[in-house]
Amino acid sequence: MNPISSEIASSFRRHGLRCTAQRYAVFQYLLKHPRHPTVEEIRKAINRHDPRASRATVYNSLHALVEAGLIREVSIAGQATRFECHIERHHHFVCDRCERIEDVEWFDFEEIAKKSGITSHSIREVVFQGLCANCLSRTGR
Amino acid sequence: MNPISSEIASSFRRHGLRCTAQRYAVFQYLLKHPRHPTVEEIRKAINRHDPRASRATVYNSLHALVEAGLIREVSIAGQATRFECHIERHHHFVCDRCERIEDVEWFDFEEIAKKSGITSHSIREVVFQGLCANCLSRTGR
DNA sequence: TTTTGTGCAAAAGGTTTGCATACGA
DNA sequence: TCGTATGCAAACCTTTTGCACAAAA
Repeated sequence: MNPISSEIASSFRRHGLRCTAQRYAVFQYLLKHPRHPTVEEIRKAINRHDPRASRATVYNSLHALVEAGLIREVSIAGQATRFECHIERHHHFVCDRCERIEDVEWFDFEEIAKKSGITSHSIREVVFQGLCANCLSRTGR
Repeated sequence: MNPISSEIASSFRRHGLRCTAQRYAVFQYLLKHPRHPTVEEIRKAINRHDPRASRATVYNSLHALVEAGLIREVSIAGQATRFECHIERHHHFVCDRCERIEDVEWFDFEEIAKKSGITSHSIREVVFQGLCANCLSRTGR
């Protein structure tokens, strides 16, 4: 395992999280792999090195990090839950075909939404579903 | 069971679907309950009367009806899959707290989306996530 | 030393699958 | 009759839970 960054360790503590090797490995993995990995992807990856982490621990770690606001959960319908360390507000796009997930720059829907029957909601995130440019060009439609 | 509507029966046939009692019951239920029921809700409801349907059959029926374009699947992250017979294009809103799902009138995002880093996607649906008016007023935030 | 996290295995949903039987056309 | 749908039970996947043990502070 890499040496523990004291920055990360103290960031953990600042958020009331003990700095365990497993938790640290999970977070490190997310820092290095910003492509919305699933829980299994994370678990397999970190278990190629020390320390190893059980499934339950990976779930625990992820939830603790989400609670602390250090990472974000990306729940996509029909897919296993994914996680990212990109915590600024943003939206997501999911391709119906290849299931690729893309980050979409934040923009405010309130005004648009109001015109369309959503009244006074506080919108946390919007998920676009459709075909990505790749799949679109590959199929014509 | 209610008498079989020959309209529905012939609509099934027009779409290449045999008109089985179970399939019919599933479809009828969706017609009468437009509030995005889950598979279990549908199954329990139709099994209060004749004909009864097994879990597998309810899934089969729903998938066949979706294939045929007679109903729509509503996949919401973190929830069991739901179905509706409202097949015109529309969006959905999901409340983070009470999990209520609301239909949102269709509107075209392409223009808005382009400005925000989505390029040339064909958008099928947009899911808004946030707090519904109810939960918003109940909590202040 | 105290508290919190970890590992394991089992359980809990939701959904799919395989196969023998029943039923619609 | 032929081909497709149904029912059942088992399998599968993701996620949660309970509990004894280990590690952080």
